[in-house]
Amino acid sequence: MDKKQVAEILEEIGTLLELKGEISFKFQAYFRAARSIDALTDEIDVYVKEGRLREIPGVGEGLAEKITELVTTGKLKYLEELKKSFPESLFQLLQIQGLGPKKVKVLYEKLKIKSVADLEKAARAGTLSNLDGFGEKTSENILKGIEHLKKHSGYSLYSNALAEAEKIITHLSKHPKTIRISIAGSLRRHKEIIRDLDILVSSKNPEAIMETFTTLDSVETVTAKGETKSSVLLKSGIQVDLRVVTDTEFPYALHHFTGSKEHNTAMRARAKQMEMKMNEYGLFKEPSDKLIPCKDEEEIFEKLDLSYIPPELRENMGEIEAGARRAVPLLIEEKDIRGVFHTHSLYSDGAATIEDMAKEAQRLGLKYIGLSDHSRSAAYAHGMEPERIKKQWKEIDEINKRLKGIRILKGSEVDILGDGSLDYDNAILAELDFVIVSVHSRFTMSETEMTKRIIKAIQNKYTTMLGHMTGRLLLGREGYHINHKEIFQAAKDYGVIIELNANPHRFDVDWRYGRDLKELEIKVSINPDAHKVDGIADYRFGVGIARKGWLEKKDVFNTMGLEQIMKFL
DNA sequence: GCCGTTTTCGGCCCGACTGTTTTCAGTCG
Repeated sequence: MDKKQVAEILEEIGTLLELKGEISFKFQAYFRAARSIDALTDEIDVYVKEGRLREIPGVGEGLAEKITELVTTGKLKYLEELKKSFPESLFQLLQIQGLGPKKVKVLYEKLKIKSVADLEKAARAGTLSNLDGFGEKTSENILKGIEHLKKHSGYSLYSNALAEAEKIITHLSKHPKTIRISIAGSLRRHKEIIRDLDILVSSKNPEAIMETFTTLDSVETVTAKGETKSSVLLKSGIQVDLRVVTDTEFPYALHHFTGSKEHNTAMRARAKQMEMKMNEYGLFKEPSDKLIPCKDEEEIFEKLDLSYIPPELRENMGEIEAGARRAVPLLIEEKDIRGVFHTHSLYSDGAATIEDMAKEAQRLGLKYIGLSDHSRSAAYAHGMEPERIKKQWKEIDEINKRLKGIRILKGSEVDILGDGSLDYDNAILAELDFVIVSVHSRFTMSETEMTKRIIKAIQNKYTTMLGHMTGRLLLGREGYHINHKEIFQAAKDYGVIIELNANPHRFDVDWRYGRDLKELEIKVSINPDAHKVDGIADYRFGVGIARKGWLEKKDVFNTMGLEQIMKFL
């Protein structure tokens, strides 16, 4: 049983306890432990074997015992008992907007409602309003919630969420009553997938802003509208929350609504320790309740005796401790990127000519672009036979002569075949400036086999970097099973770079491994995996993910200038 | 159920909005 499964089970227990009506501190302890376990980089069985479970924040005597039972036997008596009181199908009901544990409990106990289907039937029949605390409006909202649940998965890719947010920001920033405006929430923290959008505005006239916001063309329904907060569902299915505060409150509110929830909780606890109180309206001295003036987020951190913590790091994964030690890394920035690798052209499955791709890279201020069309086995992507790649080299030479200020590097995204060998022979590989090796087939191998396969490819002396390490497609498919530790060790031993694929569908390698890579001094290359001209700029998303993974300029391969890159290659 | 440079017991972050109520519980972030 891996840490993800353990975390899910703890969360399940927490939810069951919540349904049961246990005090919040008890079930929240389960949620907290679940989050810390999910955030571990080592596997959970290591902690069990070495008896180190209690080192995990939020895991005490009781949970350590339960986790040990879970990991060693694969089962947990306590959970089996709990499950007897509530059927698992109730969890679906909790997905419905406006339904929490208390209401779900009533629905189950009074009306024997066990599933979304049961609930829909009851709501339509009008039987819900007989229950205490359920009125006409509640039934209506439940039906709306079910409708929404059916239509939308609930998550969006980062890039799509950003595009929606920017449209709203553009609109609201033109509003004469807007003073300051910012994206907040998980989008500002650059999470890889986004559930809803948070936007913060400061204004002297909140009502006017709310009115404009709730009547935007892109709004499907308004789910809440108050003096300081409104929520809407966009036609695209994304939920947007808007908060409006005074301009004095803006920095505190920005910090608050950027989150994460876990980061905020830890920050408030710190404030409390320092005899201060923190909420979205300010930082206050206790017990006088006097506001501690801060003009921006930087000052808030300062007052709490912390270095500035960039939004991407605010996951309560060690950033506050780092802030206290003045050890927050100076994160990589967009301007540090000097060139990109992993781009495709018409020679394989790309949609643009080599020259157009190069010109776009140049327009973005880059100094080099590494072209890497697919190798021959990649029939799905018009992989190139050796004759065709030789033709491509000629074209690259010719364009390089003509274009000034940008250099096209000759590379390939070479398939890692089933047995770990590469899809071109050494004669071709030796001629290339760089070689990205990637898995594009036989995804369902066992972890052991897949790890062995990838390590064999890493050991090839022509391999420069490993492409999209897990092959995951966000909101699409799970990655293949690998042992990342063994792969990282091999990458270190053989001097191979690990790609951070910046395509918003991938963001692979996961940012959670950033600090492992950094510790091992493995270089990361932020690669757009561009298949068309406007895909090249995706490297910017990758920079956000790299920042989230605590990476600095020195950790990233393509922050090097052309000369250094060529020397390395 | 966890945790401790105020505590080994008694705390545990805090506020907005809705709907169903007459003063607040539930939900959400």
